[in-house]
Amino acid sequence: MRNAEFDRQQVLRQAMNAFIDKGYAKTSMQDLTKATGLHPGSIYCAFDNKRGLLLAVIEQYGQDRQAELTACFGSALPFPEQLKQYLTGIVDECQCKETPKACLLTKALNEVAEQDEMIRDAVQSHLESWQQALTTQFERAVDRGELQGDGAHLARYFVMGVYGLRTFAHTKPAPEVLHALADQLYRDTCRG
Amino acid sequence: MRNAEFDRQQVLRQAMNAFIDKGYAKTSMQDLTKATGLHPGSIYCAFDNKRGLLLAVIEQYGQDRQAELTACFGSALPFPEQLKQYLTGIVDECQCKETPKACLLTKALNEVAEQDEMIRDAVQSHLESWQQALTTQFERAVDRGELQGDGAHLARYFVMGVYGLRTFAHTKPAPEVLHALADQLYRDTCRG
DNA sequence: CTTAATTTTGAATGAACATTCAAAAAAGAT
DNA sequence: ATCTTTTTTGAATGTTCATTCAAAATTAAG
Repeated sequence: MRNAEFDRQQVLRQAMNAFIDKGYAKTSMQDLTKATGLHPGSIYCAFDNKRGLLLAVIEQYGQDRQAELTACFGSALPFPEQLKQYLTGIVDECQCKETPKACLLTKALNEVAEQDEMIRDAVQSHLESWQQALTTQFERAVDRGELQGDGAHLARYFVMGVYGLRTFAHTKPAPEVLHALADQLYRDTCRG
Repeated sequence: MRNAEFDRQQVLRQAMNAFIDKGYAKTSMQDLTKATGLHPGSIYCAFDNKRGLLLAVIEQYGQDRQAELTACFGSALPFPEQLKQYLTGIVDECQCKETPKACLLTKALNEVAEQDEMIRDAVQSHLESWQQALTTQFERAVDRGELQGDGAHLARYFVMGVYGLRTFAHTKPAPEVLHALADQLYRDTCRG
Protein backbone atom coordinates (compact mmCIF):
# COMPACT_ATOMS: atom_id res chain seq x y z
CA MET A 1 0.00 0.00 0.00
CA ARG A 2 0.86 3.63 -0.36
CA ASN A 3 -1.07 6.83 0.07
CA ALA A 4 -1.07 9.72 -2.35
CA GLU A 5 1.39 12.43 -1.44
CA PHE A 6 -0.69 15.39 -2.50
CA ASP A 7 -3.55 17.17 -0.74
CA ARG A 8 -6.59 16.29 -2.80
CA GLN A 9 -8.57 19.44 -1.98
CA GLN A 10 -5.62 21.66 -2.73
CA VAL A 11 -5.03 19.98 -6.08
CA LEU A 12 -8.72 20.25 -6.96
CA ARG A 13 -8.81 23.95 -6.13
CA GLN A 14 -5.69 24.59 -8.20
CA ALA A 15 -7.16 22.75 -11.16
CA MET A 16 -10.40 24.63 -10.50
CA ASN A 17 -8.68 27.97 -11.01
CA ALA A 18 -7.09 26.74 -14.21
CA PHE A 19 -10.43 25.59 -15.60
CA ILE A 20 -12.17 28.79 -14.56
CA ASP A 21 -9.48 30.93 -16.16
CA LYS A 22 -9.07 29.17 -19.49
CA GLY A 23 -12.09 26.92 -19.86
CA TYR A 24 -11.97 23.16 -20.27
CA ALA A 25 -10.68 22.73 -23.82
CA LYS A 26 -8.04 25.43 -23.62
CA THR A 27 -6.63 24.12 -20.36
CA SER A 28 -4.01 21.63 -21.52
CA MET A 29 -2.65 18.78 -19.47
CA GLN A 30 0.55 20.76 -19.31
CA ASP A 31 -1.36 23.65 -17.77
CA LEU A 32 -2.81 21.25 -15.24
CA THR A 33 0.50 19.70 -14.30
CA LYS A 34 1.87 23.18 -13.87
CA ALA A 35 -1.11 24.34 -11.81
CA THR A 36 -1.19 21.31 -9.57
CA GLY A 37 2.47 20.34 -9.45
CA LEU A 38 1.45 16.78 -10.29
CA HIS A 39 2.92 14.75 -13.12
CA PRO A 40 0.58 13.42 -15.83
CA GLY A 41 0.76 9.87 -14.50
CA SER A 42 -0.32 10.96 -11.05
CA ILE A 43 -3.32 12.80 -12.42
CA TYR A 44 -4.34 9.78 -14.45
CA CYS A 45 -3.79 7.53 -11.46
CA ALA A 46 -5.97 9.66 -9.23
CA PHE A 47 -8.65 10.95 -11.61
CA ASP A 48 -8.57 8.62 -14.65
CA ASN A 49 -8.25 11.43 -17.18
CA LYS A 50 -8.78 15.11 -17.82
CA ARG A 51 -12.53 14.69 -17.87
CA GLY A 52 -12.42 12.80 -14.57
CA LEU A 53 -10.44 15.64 -13.07
CA LEU A 54 -13.09 18.10 -14.25
CA LEU A 55 -15.80 15.99 -12.65
CA ALA A 56 -13.92 15.92 -9.36
CA VAL A 57 -13.34 19.67 -9.61
CA ILE A 58 -17.03 20.28 -10.21
CA GLU A 59 -17.83 18.25 -7.12
CA GLN A 60 -15.41 20.27 -5.03
CA TYR A 61 -16.71 23.54 -6.44
CA GLY A 62 -20.28 22.60 -5.56
CA GLN A 63 -19.28 21.77 -2.00
CA ASP A 64 -17.31 24.98 -1.58
CA ARG A 65 -20.18 27.13 -2.78
CA GLN A 66 -22.68 25.29 -0.64
CA ALA A 67 -20.49 25.89 2.41
CA GLU A 68 -20.27 29.58 1.54
CA LEU A 69 -24.03 29.86 1.34
CA THR A 70 -24.59 28.01 4.58
CA ALA A 71 -22.15 30.30 6.35
CA CYS A 72 -23.81 33.44 5.02
CA PHE A 73 -27.36 32.45 5.84
CA GLY A 74 -26.35 30.93 9.15
CA SER A 75 -25.69 34.34 10.67
CA ALA A 76 -28.04 35.95 13.16
CA LEU A 77 -28.86 38.85 10.84
CA PRO A 78 -32.37 39.43 9.47
CA PHE A 79 -32.98 37.74 6.14
CA PRO A 80 -32.83 40.87 3.94
CA GLU A 81 -29.42 41.69 5.37
CA GLN A 82 -28.17 38.18 4.75
CA LEU A 83 -29.40 38.34 1.18
CA LYS A 84 -27.75 41.68 0.60
CA GLN A 85 -24.44 40.41 1.94
CA TYR A 86 -24.66 37.27 -0.16
CA LEU A 87 -25.29 39.31 -3.27
CA THR A 88 -22.52 41.75 -2.47
CA GLY A 89 -20.12 38.85 -2.12
CA ILE A 90 -21.01 37.65 -5.60
CA VAL A 91 -20.72 41.10 -7.15
CA ASP A 92 -17.35 41.69 -5.54
CA GLU A 93 -16.10 38.35 -6.82
CA CYS A 94 -17.28 39.19 -10.34
CA GLN A 95 -15.50 42.47 -10.58
CA CYS A 96 -12.34 41.75 -8.64
CA LYS A 97 -9.80 43.61 -10.75
CA GLU A 98 -7.01 41.06 -10.34
CA THR A 99 -8.79 37.75 -10.76
CA PRO A 100 -12.44 38.18 -11.74
CA LYS A 101 -13.70 34.66 -11.14
CA ALA A 102 -16.50 33.22 -13.21
CA CYS A 103 -18.80 30.48 -12.00
CA LEU A 104 -17.34 27.11 -12.89
CA LEU A 105 -20.77 25.53 -13.14
CA THR A 106 -22.21 27.94 -15.69
CA LYS A 107 -18.92 27.91 -17.54
CA ALA A 108 -19.00 24.13 -17.78
CA LEU A 109 -22.70 24.32 -18.66
CA ASN A 110 -21.85 26.50 -21.64
CA GLU A 111 -18.77 24.74 -22.86
CA VAL A 112 -19.04 21.03 -22.21
CA ALA A 113 -22.38 20.09 -20.69
CA GLU A 114 -24.29 20.11 -23.96
CA GLN A 115 -21.96 17.47 -25.37
CA ASP A 116 -21.42 15.27 -22.33
CA GLU A 117 -24.35 13.77 -20.49
CA MET A 118 -22.44 12.87 -17.35
CA ILE A 119 -20.99 16.34 -16.92
CA ARG A 120 -24.33 17.89 -17.71
CA ASP A 121 -25.95 15.84 -14.97
CA ALA A 122 -23.26 16.75 -12.46
CA VAL A 123 -23.47 20.46 -13.26
CA GLN A 124 -27.25 20.55 -13.22
CA SER A 125 -27.39 18.61 -10.01
CA HIS A 126 -25.16 21.15 -8.27
CA LEU A 127 -27.03 24.12 -9.72
CA GLU A 128 -30.27 22.57 -8.49
CA SER A 129 -28.79 22.01 -5.04
CA TRP A 130 -27.77 25.63 -4.95
CA GLN A 131 -31.21 26.80 -6.00
CA GLN A 132 -32.78 24.44 -3.51
CA ALA A 133 -30.64 25.75 -0.67
CA LEU A 134 -31.69 29.29 -1.54
CA THR A 135 -35.32 28.22 -1.80
CA THR A 136 -35.11 26.79 1.70
CA GLN A 137 -33.79 30.11 3.01
CA PHE A 138 -36.41 32.14 1.16
CA GLU A 139 -39.26 29.94 2.39
CA ARG A 140 -37.97 30.12 5.92
CA ALA A 141 -37.95 33.90 5.62
CA VAL A 142 -41.53 33.86 4.37
CA ASP A 143 -42.57 31.68 7.30
CA ARG A 144 -40.91 34.10 9.70
CA GLY A 145 -42.64 37.05 8.09
CA GLU A 146 -39.36 38.58 6.94
CA LEU A 147 -40.43 38.26 3.32
CA GLN A 148 -43.72 38.06 1.50
CA GLY A 149 -44.68 36.17 -1.61
CA ASP A 150 -43.88 32.76 -3.06
CA GLY A 151 -40.51 31.74 -1.63
CA ALA A 152 -39.73 29.24 -4.40
CA HIS A 153 -40.52 31.72 -7.13
CA LEU A 154 -38.52 34.47 -5.49
CA ALA A 155 -35.56 32.15 -5.09
CA ARG A 156 -35.71 31.28 -8.79
CA TYR A 157 -35.89 34.95 -9.71
CA PHE A 158 -32.90 35.64 -7.52
CA VAL A 159 -30.98 32.79 -9.13
CA MET A 160 -31.84 34.14 -12.57
CA GLY A 161 -30.62 37.55 -11.48
CA VAL A 162 -27.32 36.13 -10.27
CA TYR A 163 -26.81 34.36 -13.59
CA GLY A 164 -27.54 37.63 -15.32
CA LEU A 165 -25.25 39.66 -13.11
CA ARG A 166 -22.39 37.26 -13.70
CA THR A 167 -22.78 37.44 -17.47
CA PHE A 168 -23.19 41.20 -17.35
CA ALA A 169 -19.99 41.44 -15.35
CA HIS A 170 -18.14 39.75 -18.21
CA THR A 171 -18.81 42.82 -20.33
CA LYS A 172 -16.74 44.91 -17.89
CA PRO A 173 -19.27 47.54 -16.84
CA ALA A 174 -18.35 50.31 -14.39
CA PRO A 175 -18.49 49.04 -10.79
CA GLU A 176 -21.31 51.39 -9.88
CA VAL A 177 -23.41 50.07 -12.76
CA LEU A 178 -23.11 46.51 -11.52
CA HIS A 179 -23.93 47.61 -7.99
CA ALA A 180 -27.02 49.47 -9.19
CA LEU A 181 -28.20 46.33 -10.96
CA ALA A 182 -27.55 44.19 -7.90
CA ASP A 183 -29.45 46.74 -5.82
CA GLN A 184 -32.50 46.59 -7.98
CA LEU A 185 -32.33 42.80 -8.07
CA TYR A 186 -32.25 42.85 -4.28
CA ARG A 187 -35.26 45.14 -4.11
CA ASP A 188 -37.27 43.27 -6.70
CA THR A 189 -36.50 40.01 -4.96
CA CYS A 190 -37.57 41.31 -1.58
CA ARG A 191 -40.89 42.79 -2.60
CA GLY A 192 -42.07 39.93 -4.84
CA MET B 1 -11.09 36.57 -62.12
CA ARG B 2 -13.51 34.24 -60.56
CA ASN B 3 -16.19 34.76 -57.95
CA ALA B 4 -16.86 32.50 -55.01
CA GLU B 5 -19.52 29.92 -55.71
CA PHE B 6 -21.10 29.89 -52.29
CA ASP B 7 -23.57 32.25 -50.67
CA ARG B 8 -21.60 33.97 -47.96
CA GLN B 9 -24.53 34.64 -45.62
CA GLN B 10 -25.76 31.09 -45.95
CA VAL B 11 -22.32 29.69 -45.15
CA LEU B 12 -21.97 32.01 -42.17
CA ARG B 13 -25.35 30.98 -40.77
CA GLN B 14 -24.52 27.31 -41.21
CA ALA B 15 -21.21 27.74 -39.42
CA MET B 16 -23.08 29.81 -36.82
CA ASN B 17 -25.33 26.89 -35.96
CA ALA B 18 -22.34 24.59 -35.67
CA PHE B 19 -20.56 26.97 -33.28
CA ILE B 20 -23.70 27.52 -31.23
CA ASP B 21 -24.34 23.80 -30.93
CA LYS B 22 -20.85 22.57 -30.07
CA GLY B 23 -18.90 25.63 -29.04
CA TYR B 24 -15.73 26.88 -30.71
CA ALA B 25 -13.13 24.33 -29.64
CA LYS B 26 -15.34 21.29 -30.09
CA THR B 27 -16.40 22.32 -33.58
CA SER B 28 -13.74 20.73 -35.78
CA MET B 29 -12.85 21.84 -39.27
CA GLN B 30 -14.47 18.64 -40.42
CA ASP B 31 -17.70 19.69 -38.69
CA LEU B 32 -17.46 23.02 -40.46
CA THR B 33 -16.85 21.53 -43.89
CA LYS B 34 -19.82 19.25 -43.29
CA ALA B 35 -22.01 22.09 -42.05
CA THR B 36 -21.11 24.48 -44.84
CA GLY B 37 -20.44 22.09 -47.72
CA LEU B 38 -17.16 23.91 -48.33
CA HIS B 39 -13.79 22.22 -48.53
CA PRO B 40 -11.04 23.26 -46.11
CA GLY B 41 -9.17 25.20 -48.79
CA SER B 42 -12.23 27.25 -49.61
CA ILE B 43 -12.77 28.18 -46.02
CA TYR B 44 -9.14 29.22 -45.65
CA CYS B 45 -9.34 31.14 -48.90
CA ALA B 46 -12.41 33.07 -47.79
CA PHE B 47 -11.86 33.48 -44.04
CA ASP B 48 -8.13 32.89 -43.42
CA ASN B 49 -8.67 30.27 -40.72
CA LYS B 50 -11.10 28.87 -38.17
CA ARG B 51 -10.76 31.92 -35.98
CA GLY B 52 -11.41 34.21 -38.95
CA LEU B 53 -14.54 32.26 -39.68
CA LEU B 54 -15.69 32.73 -36.11
CA LEU B 55 -15.09 36.46 -36.37
CA ALA B 56 -17.15 36.63 -39.55
CA VAL B 57 -19.85 34.54 -37.94
CA ILE B 58 -19.95 36.85 -34.92
CA GLU B 59 -20.35 39.80 -37.26
CA GLN B 60 -23.23 38.12 -39.05
CA TYR B 61 -24.85 37.12 -35.77
CA GLY B 62 -24.72 40.67 -34.50
CA GLN B 63 -26.33 41.98 -37.66
CA ASP B 64 -29.08 39.36 -37.60
CA ARG B 65 -29.96 40.12 -34.00
CA GLN B 66 -29.92 43.84 -34.59
CA ALA B 67 -32.32 43.39 -37.49
CA GLU B 68 -34.60 41.30 -35.32
CA LEU B 69 -34.70 43.99 -32.66
CA THR B 70 -35.36 46.75 -35.14
CA ALA B 71 -38.24 44.80 -36.63
CA CYS B 72 -39.81 44.15 -33.25
CA PHE B 73 -39.58 47.70 -31.95
CA GLY B 74 -40.54 49.16 -35.31
CA SER B 75 -44.11 47.99 -34.96
CA ALA B 76 -46.96 50.37 -34.16
CA LEU B 77 -47.71 48.68 -30.84
CA PRO B 78 -47.31 50.48 -27.52
CA PHE B 79 -43.89 50.01 -25.95
CA PRO B 80 -44.88 47.57 -23.21
CA GLU B 81 -46.42 45.30 -25.83
CA GLN B 82 -43.31 45.46 -27.97
CA LEU B 83 -41.16 44.60 -24.98
CA LYS B 84 -43.39 41.68 -24.04
CA GLN B 85 -43.22 40.32 -27.57
CA TYR B 86 -39.47 40.73 -27.72
CA LEU B 87 -39.06 38.86 -24.46
CA THR B 88 -41.45 36.12 -25.52
CA GLY B 89 -39.42 35.62 -28.66
CA ILE B 90 -36.27 35.10 -26.62
CA VAL B 91 -37.96 32.72 -24.18
CA ASP B 92 -39.41 30.66 -27.02
CA GLU B 93 -36.04 30.44 -28.68
CA CYS B 94 -34.43 29.31 -25.43
CA GLN B 95 -36.80 26.47 -24.79
CA CYS B 96 -37.45 25.26 -28.31
CA LYS B 97 -37.52 21.50 -27.77
CA GLU B 98 -35.79 20.59 -31.04
CA THR B 99 -33.01 23.12 -31.29
CA PRO B 100 -32.72 25.29 -28.16
CA LYS B 101 -30.41 28.00 -29.44
CA ALA B 102 -28.00 29.71 -27.13
CA CYS B 103 -26.67 33.21 -27.72
CA LEU B 104 -23.48 33.02 -29.77
CA LEU B 105 -22.14 36.18 -28.21
CA THR B 106 -22.38 35.07 -24.60
CA LYS B 107 -21.17 31.63 -25.60
CA ALA B 108 -18.11 33.14 -27.26
CA LEU B 109 -17.70 35.47 -24.30
CA ASN B 110 -17.48 32.48 -21.97
CA GLU B 111 -15.32 30.22 -24.08
CA VAL B 112 -12.89 32.27 -26.11
CA ALA B 113 -13.15 35.97 -25.37
CA GLU B 114 -11.09 35.84 -22.19
CA GLN B 115 -8.14 34.44 -24.13
CA ASP B 116 -8.37 36.39 -27.37
CA GLU B 117 -8.43 40.16 -27.34
CA MET B 118 -9.71 40.57 -30.88
CA ILE B 119 -12.65 38.25 -30.35
CA ARG B 120 -13.36 39.81 -26.98
CA ASP B 121 -13.54 43.24 -28.59
CA ALA B 122 -15.83 42.01 -31.35
CA VAL B 123 -18.17 40.28 -28.92
CA GLN B 124 -18.28 43.18 -26.50
CA SER B 125 -18.84 45.64 -29.28
CA HIS B 126 -21.89 43.72 -30.48
CA LEU B 127 -23.26 43.26 -26.97
CA GLU B 128 -22.86 46.99 -26.41
CA SER B 129 -24.63 47.75 -29.67
CA TRP B 130 -27.47 45.53 -28.60
CA GLN B 131 -27.70 47.20 -25.21
CA GLN B 132 -27.47 50.60 -26.84
CA ALA B 133 -30.29 49.78 -29.26
CA LEU B 134 -32.47 48.73 -26.34
CA THR B 135 -31.50 51.84 -24.40
CA THR B 136 -32.63 53.97 -27.31
CA GLN B 137 -36.01 52.24 -27.31
CA PHE B 138 -36.40 52.54 -23.54
CA GLU B 139 -35.50 56.22 -23.53
CA ARG B 140 -37.88 56.89 -26.37
CA ALA B 141 -40.61 55.18 -24.37
CA VAL B 142 -39.79 57.34 -21.36
CA ASP B 143 -39.97 60.46 -23.52
CA ARG B 144 -43.36 59.39 -24.82
CA GLY B 145 -44.64 58.74 -21.30
CA GLU B 146 -45.07 55.01 -21.96
CA LEU B 147 -42.52 54.21 -19.28
CA GLN B 148 -41.22 55.95 -16.18
CA GLY B 149 -37.78 55.95 -14.66
CA ASP B 150 -34.22 55.99 -15.97
CA GLY B 151 -34.31 54.49 -19.46
CA ALA B 152 -30.65 53.56 -19.54
CA HIS B 153 -30.81 51.83 -16.19
CA LEU B 154 -33.99 49.97 -17.08
CA ALA B 155 -32.43 48.82 -20.34
CA ARG B 156 -29.42 47.48 -18.48
CA TYR B 157 -31.65 45.68 -16.01
CA PHE B 158 -33.56 44.15 -18.88
CA VAL B 159 -30.32 43.04 -20.55
CA MET B 160 -29.19 41.49 -17.29
CA GLY B 161 -32.50 39.69 -17.06
CA VAL B 162 -32.18 38.32 -20.56
CA TYR B 163 -28.69 37.04 -19.78
CA GLY B 164 -30.11 35.40 -16.68
CA LEU B 165 -33.09 33.90 -18.47
CA ARG B 166 -30.85 32.37 -21.09
CA THR B 167 -28.59 30.76 -18.53
CA PHE B 168 -31.56 29.60 -16.49
CA ALA B 169 -33.00 28.01 -19.61
CA HIS B 170 -29.86 25.88 -19.90
CA THR B 171 -30.90 24.12 -16.71
CA LYS B 172 -34.04 22.85 -18.46
CA PRO B 173 -36.75 24.25 -16.19
CA ALA B 174 -40.44 23.61 -16.87
CA PRO B 175 -41.75 26.00 -19.56
CA GLU B 176 -44.17 27.66 -17.15
CA VAL B 177 -41.32 28.39 -14.75
CA LEU B 178 -39.37 30.23 -17.41
CA HIS B 179 -42.47 32.13 -18.46
CA ALA B 180 -43.14 33.16 -14.87
CA LEU B 181 -39.60 34.49 -14.59
CA ALA B 182 -39.89 36.36 -17.88
CA ASP B 183 -43.18 37.80 -16.68
CA GLN B 184 -41.71 39.17 -13.51
CA LEU B 185 -38.73 40.52 -15.40
CA TYR B 186 -41.17 42.30 -17.69
CA ARG B 187 -43.09 43.78 -14.75
CA ASP B 188 -39.97 44.81 -12.85
CA THR B 189 -38.59 46.41 -15.99
CA CYS B 190 -41.74 48.36 -16.67
CA ARG B 191 -42.25 49.82 -13.24
CA GLY B 192 -38.64 50.80 -12.57
C1' DC C 1 -10.69 32.42 -77.90
C1' DT C 2 -7.02 33.26 -74.96
C1' DT C 3 -5.15 34.74 -70.90
C1' DA C 4 -4.93 35.93 -66.16
C1' DA C 5 -6.68 35.68 -61.80
C1' DT C 6 -9.12 33.34 -58.26
C1' DT C 7 -11.49 29.56 -56.27
C1' DT C 8 -12.05 24.65 -55.53
C1' DT C 9 -10.46 20.13 -54.45
C1' DG C 10 -8.80 16.75 -51.32
C1' DA C 11 -4.82 14.67 -50.01
C1' DA C 12 -0.54 15.70 -47.28
C1' DT C 13 1.66 17.93 -43.38
C1' DG C 14 2.96 19.04 -39.03
C1' DA C 15 1.96 20.47 -34.50
C1' DA C 16 -0.48 20.17 -30.22
C1' DC C 17 -2.12 17.39 -27.02
C1' DA C 18 -4.24 13.61 -24.15
C1' DT C 19 -2.87 9.37 -22.79
C1' DT C 20 0.11 5.29 -21.87
C1' DC C 21 3.84 2.88 -19.98
C1' DA C 22 7.74 0.84 -17.67
C1' DA C 23 10.86 1.70 -14.24
C1' DA C 24 11.60 3.65 -9.69
C1' DA C 25 10.12 5.07 -5.19
C1' DA C 26 7.39 4.94 -1.17
C1' DA C 27 4.77 3.03 2.54
C1' DG C 28 1.42 0.00 4.80
C1' DA C 29 0.84 -4.98 5.99
C1' DT C 30 2.56 -9.23 7.83
C1' DA D 1 12.63 -6.52 7.58
C1' DT D 2 10.47 -8.13 3.67
C1' DC D 3 6.82 -8.16 0.65
C1' DT D 4 3.14 -6.22 -1.83
C1' DT D 5 0.58 -2.76 -3.43
C1' DT D 6 0.12 1.86 -5.00
C1' DT D 7 1.97 6.13 -6.45
C1' DT D 8 5.36 8.86 -8.88
C1' DT D 9 8.19 10.06 -12.70
C1' DG D 10 8.87 11.80 -17.27
C1' DA D 11 9.72 10.29 -21.62
C1' DA D 12 7.30 7.94 -25.53
C1' DT D 13 3.14 7.20 -28.19
C1' DG D 14 -0.51 7.78 -31.11
C1' DT D 15 -4.34 10.46 -32.40
C1' DT D 16 -6.85 14.37 -33.50
C1' DC D 17 -7.05 18.34 -35.86
C1' DA D 18 -5.95 22.92 -37.99
C1' DT D 19 -3.50 24.22 -41.76
C1' DT D 20 -0.97 24.01 -46.23
C1' DC D 21 -0.31 23.04 -50.92
C1' DA D 22 -0.18 21.94 -55.76
C1' DA D 23 -3.03 20.71 -59.31
C1' DA D 24 -7.49 21.37 -61.52
C1' DA D 25 -11.45 24.03 -62.51
C1' DT D 26 -13.90 28.12 -63.27
C1' DT D 27 -14.88 32.67 -64.76
C1' DA D 28 -14.03 37.55 -66.01
C1' DA D 29 -11.51 40.45 -69.06
C1' DG D 30 -9.23 41.65 -73.27
